[in-house]
Amino acid sequence: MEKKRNNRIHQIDEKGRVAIPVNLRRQLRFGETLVLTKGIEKCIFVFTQDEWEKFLERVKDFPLWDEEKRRAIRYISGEAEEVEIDGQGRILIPGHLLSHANLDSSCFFVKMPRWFEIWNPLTYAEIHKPENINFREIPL
Amino acid sequence: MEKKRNNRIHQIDEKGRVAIPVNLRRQLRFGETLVLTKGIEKCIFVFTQDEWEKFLERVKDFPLWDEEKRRAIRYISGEAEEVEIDGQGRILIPGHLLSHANLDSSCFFVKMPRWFEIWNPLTYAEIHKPENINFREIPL
DNA sequence: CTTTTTTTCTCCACTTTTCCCCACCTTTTA
DNA sequence: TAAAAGGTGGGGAAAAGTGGAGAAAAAAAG
Repeated sequence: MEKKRNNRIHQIDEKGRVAIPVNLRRQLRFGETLVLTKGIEKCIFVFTQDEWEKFLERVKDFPLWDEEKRRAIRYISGEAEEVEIDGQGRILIPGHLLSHANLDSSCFFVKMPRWFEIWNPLTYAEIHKPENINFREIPL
Repeated sequence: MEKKRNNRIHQIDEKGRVAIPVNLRRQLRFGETLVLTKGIEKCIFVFTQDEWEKFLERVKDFPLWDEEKRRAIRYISGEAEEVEIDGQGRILIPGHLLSHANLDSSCFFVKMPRWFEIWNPLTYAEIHKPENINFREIPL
């Protein structure tokens, strides 16, 4: 029986709340607001307010009459939600993002350069088997 | 077990009223008038009065002898309606906009840079599947 | 014009969701 | 091994969302 010392997998309770792992939480300022948005794959992107605003700044002047760009902007930012971290270090994940990421009772936290991600643990494992990854051009 | 905690999907009642989600409503000033207009896709664009006037300002000097531009302006602004937010945070959606966006009993709210949008949830989901979106130029 | 009918507006009541606690168990740290 | 910190669950008050009744206003009919 697998010991459950895995600080990246956390439980999502009935109310949709999940505790952010301490090691990620330590990278946040106290009381910081986070922005949750639809990930490009079946996951949730979690930005700090600062990073999110940098992104918005970058797309500020995109021409929204262009259908492709408009839809892409809408995909990324249209369903974004600001959430506060509660007294127990938890966030409340909105229902529409839970269902996008196919999340139910537990989730997996992943660190990325400018944000972190919340995945269904099974979906994540499936996609990120080493034999499924192409490392060409990764400048190690 | 799918719970229906989805704060972006709201019910449209018999009278055509719908509550604006709090997180969007918080971005509005109290008692603010909104401008609803025909969206470029099958949706309704919702501007604050201010943003709407900025838009009108930008198209003020468009050459209306140009048929393409004349029709585009007419499309966007010709059927616009001002609506007030009622005591319960709801707006009344005019019938011609309901039918343009193919709305019946429920709708989905989407945030865009200078306005927000009201969609039929099914229409929205259909168009915004990740495989239908071109993310190439999104500077994440 | 007045009366009747329809539509719109305003308010009230009920249900669901969110927010803010506290309690408790587990894991890490000293 | 004890103390502190992290993670999980739940109760209850407050806020958000929803439906409907009745008043007011507008439109239609006589």
